[in-house]
This record gives sequence, structure tokens and C-alpha cells, in this order.
Amino acid sequence: MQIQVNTGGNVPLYRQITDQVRQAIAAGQLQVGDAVPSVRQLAKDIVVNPNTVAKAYAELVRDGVLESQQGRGMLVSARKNVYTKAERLRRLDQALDVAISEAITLHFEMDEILQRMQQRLEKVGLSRTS
Amino acid sequence: MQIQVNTGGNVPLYRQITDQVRQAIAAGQLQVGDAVPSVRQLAKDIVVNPNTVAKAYAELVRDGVLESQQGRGMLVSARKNVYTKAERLRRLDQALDVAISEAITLHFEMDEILQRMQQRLEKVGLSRTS
Amino acid sequence: MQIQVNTGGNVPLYRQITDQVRQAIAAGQLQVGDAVPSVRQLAKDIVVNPNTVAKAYAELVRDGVLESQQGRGMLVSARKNVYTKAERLRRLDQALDVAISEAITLHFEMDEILQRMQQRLEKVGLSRTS
Amino acid sequence: MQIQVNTGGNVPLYRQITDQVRQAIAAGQLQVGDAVPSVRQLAKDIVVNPNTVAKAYAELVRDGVLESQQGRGMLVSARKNVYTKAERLRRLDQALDVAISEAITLHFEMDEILQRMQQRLEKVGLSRTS
DNA sequence: GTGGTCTAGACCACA
DNA sequence: GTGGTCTAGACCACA
Repeated sequence: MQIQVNTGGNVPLYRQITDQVRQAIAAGQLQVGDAVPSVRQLAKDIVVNPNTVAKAYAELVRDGVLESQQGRGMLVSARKNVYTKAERLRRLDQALDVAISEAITLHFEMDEILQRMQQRLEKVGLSRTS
Repeated sequence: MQIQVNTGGNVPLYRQITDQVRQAIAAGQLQVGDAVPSVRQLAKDIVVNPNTVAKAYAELVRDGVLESQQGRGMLVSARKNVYTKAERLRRLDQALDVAISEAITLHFEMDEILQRMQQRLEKVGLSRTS
Repeated sequence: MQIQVNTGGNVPLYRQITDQVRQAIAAGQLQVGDAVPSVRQLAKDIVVNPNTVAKAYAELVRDGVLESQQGRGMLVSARKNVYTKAERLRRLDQALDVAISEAITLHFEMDEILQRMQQRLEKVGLSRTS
Repeated sequence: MQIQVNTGGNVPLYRQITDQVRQAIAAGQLQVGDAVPSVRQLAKDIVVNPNTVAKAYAELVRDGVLESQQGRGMLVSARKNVYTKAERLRRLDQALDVAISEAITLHFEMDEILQRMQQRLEKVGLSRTS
């Protein structure tokens, strides 16, 4: 698994880590039962404060994405969605609406927004049939 | 114009206000030259501190969405496309990436995200060929 | 970078701060990537409320002059020319008109104003062919 | 004397009035001893609240530009500069520096700024040898 | 430690 | 009445 963070943008470091782990799982690069790097190792690799990696892993554990195995580090757990379908949609809509508001102010049109959205999704590595 | 805010979520109050004003303009509920509620009036209506409304309005003024008439309130401005093409894209991408990050966390797939995005765009009143 | 504010005049404190940061950048005293003093530190140094410094910095971020690195402070951004040509001219004209209005009140004549303007531009370190 | 005000911009109405009276005097359209329109008359002509005109005239009286003659309205007084030369320059410099800061942020160069300044001065009717 | 958000309350300029 | 600025102080997310 390749993780790289970018201090330039506005996305928190811990969030970049959680997102990339989730993406790697969604893309099949990480399978259930695979180990992820230790907090210290990853922190050294991507040049980030270990507290930040620890926070990211803690969130992934809380969401049931990873689980800690005594003495053997962190493993990819069986994926489960903690939210109900309706709750997931509600949260998705809320996130989309914020982006739409920004797009409206910037005078983008519907087709442009959808096209750009698809480009960003592809860039981030979400496959069409993941 | 109906504005309502939600203290529970993680979207800042001032951001909810700017978003809703922007959407009301995009949907045609607010036209160029229309007045928006006064800072104090809106603050009372939605039970928020006047400073928070003032902050939201100030941002809309900076972005050319509203303009302030000294001593007489705020109205919807005719200014458009204040930002360069590159800056508009940079801001759009940033907004989309935040939404995508949330969608990833929620385990949505690309097709679902795009489809939902289109639905939300239509809901907000953006026509396909606006 | 030396910042000093003056409570006596009619220029808002936050405006004095943004102006001086901008001038320091224009004069080369602050380079792209340099850190600016933290909100709390600068507030203490110039004896101003931290909120006022935060407001000044927020404006500079919106204009692409500074960028915020979450949890680690603010630095001088590389972003440039965020606004369209028309918007840049609109803002320049507005700023010039305010100065002209003041000059008229003070009974200055055109040649004096232009000559003085050139002197101030040179003082601030703007070269003729920058 | 032709006075017209513009509610669109950011310049206060009362300031637009004082500036235009001062300009008319500087341009010789109003001579020492000439009468200016009454507060009520001017308020009706330019469609502005009489309080606003009264405030403008009060400032002009305070600065020695106009004087009130019992029963005969307001006259143009003998022009005098209430500030010392050094004080006038200090205030001019302060006004110019604010405009320069804005110009710097907008990435204008010295020649552009000076050229634009001259255009705005001409537009406002300040002659070269007033 | 860093910045970001929000409230409460004051004072000011302007119409 | 209107918006704009500033202070004081709290709480939060992030590194």
C-alpha cells in the first residue's frame, strides 16, 4: 500500500491517511486480514507526527475498518457499514450540497460540475465498478 | 427566502447561511437587486448571534454575491465571475474533493456518487443547460 | 517582519495588518513559503485582540496571499492573480478613488498627488519594471 | 453646480456631496461668496435624505469651506487649509498607502498604478493646473 | 502549540 | 433603523 500525504491542501493529514486506507481496501489492494504498517513505521515513511497516524488508525478502528491484533499490529477487518442506508445517504447529500453551493457561486453549470466530479473521482482512484 | 440552520452537524453556521443564500439566488428565489434580511433580523429569526450572520454576509460581499448599501442594508449584487478560470476550477475541485472524501468514508461507489450528485443538482434548480 | 498598528486613525486595525503583510511581501521581506507570526503571538506583540489578527489573516487567506497549514500556522502562499482582469481593475479603481477623495478634501492638486504617489510606490520597494 | 450621487458604490453619500462641492470650488465653478443650494433643495434634487445633506454641509462649514449667512443660506467661504503642510502630507500619504497595498495584492506594477491613478484623477475632473 | 468558530456585548458611521 | 469593527472569552479540531 502506497500512502502519501500533502501538507499543501486543506485536507487534514489524518483524514488523508484514513481516506487512502479506505481506498486501498475498496480497490482490493488491501484484503481482509492483511496487515497495515505500524504507527511508527508509517509515520516515518510519510514524515508525519506519529500522533497523527495514531489518530487516523483510531478512527479506522472505531469505524470497523481495521482491528488491532494483540502483538501483531493492525489488520484489515471485515468491512462493515456502520451507518444505515438512509443515514449514509443523508450524510452524502449533505456533503454534496456543500460542494454544489460552491459550484453555484462560481457560476458553473450542471454538466461542467458532473464532468469535473467524474474526473476527480477517477483521479482519486475510485473505479466505476469498485 | 427561508433560511434554517442546524447546530448539530459539523458544517459551521456561517457556512450554512452563505450556502443557503447562494442556493436561493441560483434557484431564482432571490433576484439581482433584491434585499436580504438585515443582520439583526436574520440573527433573531434563526436564533444565531448577529456576528455570525455578519460574518456570512461579509463573505458573500467579498465574493461579489451581495453588496452593502451603507446604512440601508444588503442586496443581491449583479457582479459575476470575480475569479479567474483557473481559480474557479481550483475552488471547485477543492469543494468536490471534500465531498468525495466524505463519500469514500461512507463506502459509496463512483456511479452512486455521480447519480446522487445529479439528483441534488436538479433539486437545487440548476437546469442542464443553464 | 515588523508590524505596528495605530489605534488613533480611522483605518481599521485588521486593515492595517493586512496592508503591512502585503507590503512586506511586495518588498521581498516575506518570501513564498515563509511563516508569518502566529495569531496569538502577533496579537500579543501589537497589543490587539487575537480575533482581530485572525480576521486579518482570514482575509489574506481568502485572497490567496497566505495559506493555513492545519495546526501548524500560516505561511506565504504562491497563489497569484486570483481575480479576473476586470475585477482587479474594479478593485484598483475603488482603492484609488478613496485616496483621491481624501486628496481632494486636503486640497491637493493633480500633479502633487501623482508625484507623491510615485514616491510612496518607490518607498514600498515596487520597482518601475517589476 | 451639478451634483449627482451614486448609491451603488462604497462611497458614503455625504462624502460624495462634500467632495463634489470641493471639486466645484477647485475648478472655479463656485467662487467665494457664491451661494450653494439649500439643504432641502439639494436633498430634493439628488433624492437623498435631508439629514445626509445637512451632515455634508456641516462638515464643509467645520472645514471652513462654506459659511452660513443668517437668512441667506450657505455661501462659499474664503478657502483655507485647516491643516499644516506636514499634516496634509501625512494624511495624503496614509491614504495613498492604503491604495498601494491593494494594488500590490492585485499584482499591478508601478507604471500601471500611476497611469490608472491619472485616469481616475482626470475622470473626477481635477485639472492639471487647478 | 496552531487556527477556526461562536457568543455576548460595546461602540461607531451612515441614512 | 442599517452594517462594520473590536474586545473578551469559550470551545473545538488538528499536529
